[in-house]
Amino acid sequence: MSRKPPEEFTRPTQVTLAAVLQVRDGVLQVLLWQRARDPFRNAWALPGGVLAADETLEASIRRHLATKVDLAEVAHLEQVSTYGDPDRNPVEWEIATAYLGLVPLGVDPSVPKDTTWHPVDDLPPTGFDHGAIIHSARDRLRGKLSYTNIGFALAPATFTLTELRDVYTAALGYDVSATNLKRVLLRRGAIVPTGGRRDPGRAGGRPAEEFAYSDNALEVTDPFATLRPPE
Amino acid sequence: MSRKPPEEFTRPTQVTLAAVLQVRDGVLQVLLWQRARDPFRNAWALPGGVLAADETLEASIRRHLATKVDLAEVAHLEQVSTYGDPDRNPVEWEIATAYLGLVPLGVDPSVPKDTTWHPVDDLPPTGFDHGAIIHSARDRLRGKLSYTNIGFALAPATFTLTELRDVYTAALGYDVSATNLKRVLLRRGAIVPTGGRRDPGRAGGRPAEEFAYSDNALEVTDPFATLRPPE
DNA sequence: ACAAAAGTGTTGTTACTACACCCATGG
DNA sequence: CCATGGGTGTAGTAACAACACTTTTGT
Repeated sequence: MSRKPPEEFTRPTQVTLAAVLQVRDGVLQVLLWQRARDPFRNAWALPGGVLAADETLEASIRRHLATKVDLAEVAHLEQVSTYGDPDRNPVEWEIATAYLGLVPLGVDPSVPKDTTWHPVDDLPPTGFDHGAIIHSARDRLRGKLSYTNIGFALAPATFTLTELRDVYTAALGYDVSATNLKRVLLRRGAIVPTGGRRDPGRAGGRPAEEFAYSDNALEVTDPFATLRPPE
Repeated sequence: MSRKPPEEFTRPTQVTLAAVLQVRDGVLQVLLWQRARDPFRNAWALPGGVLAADETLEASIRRHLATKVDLAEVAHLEQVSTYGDPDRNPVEWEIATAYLGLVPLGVDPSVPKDTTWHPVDDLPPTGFDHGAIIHSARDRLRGKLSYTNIGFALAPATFTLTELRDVYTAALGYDVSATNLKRVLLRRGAIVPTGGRRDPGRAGGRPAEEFAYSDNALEVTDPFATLRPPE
């Protein structure tokens, strides 16, 4: 059915990939599938695939993810970078545009058997340049946690501040104070109290206030940290 | 010599483009060339071209720029985004990876006759999605001026603070105070005094101190504006 | 002496961190 | 009534903007 194209028409294969990140078990993890074939047989790789002729890059990665993870669960998706080193794929000239995807805490999308979550800071052997892609996606997330409302895509729909603090701690990789996190996000208007409360556990304790992100699309909440325009 | 490939082998053309920005006449400008052929005949477009089989994306855009502008003058080059909308090129399926390039104040690279500089905030009619690409490159630059030393790529090798202030003002599009700019950049260690002075003009005035950027590669000088790690 | 250009001193503000203290609940 | 977990109050600090003031030159 398919023949090899003559050499004079050689062009790179264009693929889209996604580093889908989620906080699980208190750790930031990435969704990977284990390759069954060479190259990189048995190594782990990012989900994605070849771009179709009539789709945008974002539509492509959404389509490929839909075959692995329930699309509705990806709360945020953004392009990170494009990798085009001619040696990045040893068997074929391939250009990959990588996306960062985020899944909220607590949802557990059904994934195929060869696909599982792995801690971003303790990856198994990865194929191609996917290890570097994962780390740059993680870095993009970490940066945006500081100056945008991107937490909405990692947190559940409603949450207590302790829960949100744990999400930030896992994603950033260092301790965050719930007290100060609350004040920062409230001042910026990124989160709002829902009015609800959460019952304490059986050990007792004051019931926690319930919060939600005020917006479920990416917004820059802390613009112009410095050199800001005169008013 | 060249035949059309059979439909079953159709793949997008991969091109690289660059929005090369420079402060000229006190205004941030971008290097564009005027198309002589359809599509978008007579419209202005970003320099760039098709990716070759054995080169990286960055090597590709450097090669294409070298045919238009003296390569050594590009003080900084970074990938911004990849554009893959199937309709972005009306005659061919084409994917473009866009770079931001910066040229220091004062150099005047020799460019072909069909290529000239245009104010970023007052563009002529542009082809494809190049207008959007230019604006996102400009926004990337504006953001990084606040939290990195990226000014090194817009400023001349040595400069007075008034000169640097003018560069920042042109790039950011709003007034910047030389007094405070100096303190911000000195505190961060981004600039250092060279020890030299500049003679005042014929109108008199105190001679200006001469400064230089301490590093000519991109560095994040103001990390973790907020939510910073505990020490 | 005076205008021009550059640099310094000083004050006020904002946004944050750290930490002590207070509140509400279950047992 | 006390342990537990959540929330508030408050002081200290760093980074910055605004602006008055001083310094150094040419005419």
